[in-house]
Amino acid sequence: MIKIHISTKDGVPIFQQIVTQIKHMVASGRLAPGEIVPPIRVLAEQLLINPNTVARAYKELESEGIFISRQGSGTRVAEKGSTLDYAERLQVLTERVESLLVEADQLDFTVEDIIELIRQKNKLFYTSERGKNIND
Amino acid sequence: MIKIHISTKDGVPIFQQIVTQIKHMVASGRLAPGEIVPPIRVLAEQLLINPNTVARAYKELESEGIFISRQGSGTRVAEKGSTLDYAERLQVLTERVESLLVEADQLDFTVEDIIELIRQKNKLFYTSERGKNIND
DNA sequence: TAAATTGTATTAAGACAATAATACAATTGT
DNA sequence: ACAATTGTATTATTGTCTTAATACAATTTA
Repeated sequence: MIKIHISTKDGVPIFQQIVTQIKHMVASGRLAPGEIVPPIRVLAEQLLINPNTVARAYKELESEGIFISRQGSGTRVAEKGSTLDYAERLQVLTERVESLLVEADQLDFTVEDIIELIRQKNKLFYTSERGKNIND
Repeated sequence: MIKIHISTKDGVPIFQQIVTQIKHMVASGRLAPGEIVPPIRVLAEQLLINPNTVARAYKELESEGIFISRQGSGTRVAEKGSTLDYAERLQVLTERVESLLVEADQLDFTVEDIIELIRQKNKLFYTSERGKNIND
């Protein structure tokens, strides 16, 4: 069962949260190419949201080449998978890093504080949590 | 000059982004109690957004007791503004870092990639701090 | 005192998100 | 063949966010 966490607190549109989290699962291999994903109505029921909202997310994912949908048959992860090239992936990461730097500065932490924290977390990440579900 | 980073990509309402980042600056002491903050119209011009949007953020912050606004006089950080202690600030930063690590992993970047990127951005960050405003 | 500054308030419009209720099309399973 | 499943599409409604354009009130400044 696909685990998607919907947050209604941060103002991010629900369909966008679904798209982003599905992308991550595909990128990390948690959703393999060819693998079938839950029907729109099923996922909607699971997430307690309207089927139209899930449909919108699936439609977006298909338009990006990540999903392949067929009426009656269902929706699967495309064989080609995520089509992000290096520059695009770097762009995403860069934006995340910029946001982190601003926020850390606002919280009065230095860059070295951040880096130390990253190394700490990374140690834990690789020694105990690698391969497990870390989306919570 | 207050540094606020507005993202128009992730769907988070602009007024909410302002509220969150101001809160962090107050929590860390980067915005001190009694300190005056930019007039609504000035911040709006700086962020290239509508004054009403800034007004909404300020209104929200005042309703939470973080700001104190007076017509004609301006808006200041409340004397007994909510301040997070070190553990709480670290907790916020830790969550951000964890999110970044997960996302970077999904995007197939290593920790060293992240750190290198941080050092790059940090260099730009401080050089632009001295000179003029380089807003992405 | 008069002008400028600053916060407050209102109304309107457009765009978007989400829900709701259907209907239809293609495929699958019996 | 038939029913169930599944994706697709449409229309309507409600609510929120943002911009826009004003107007007004309180304070500061010249």
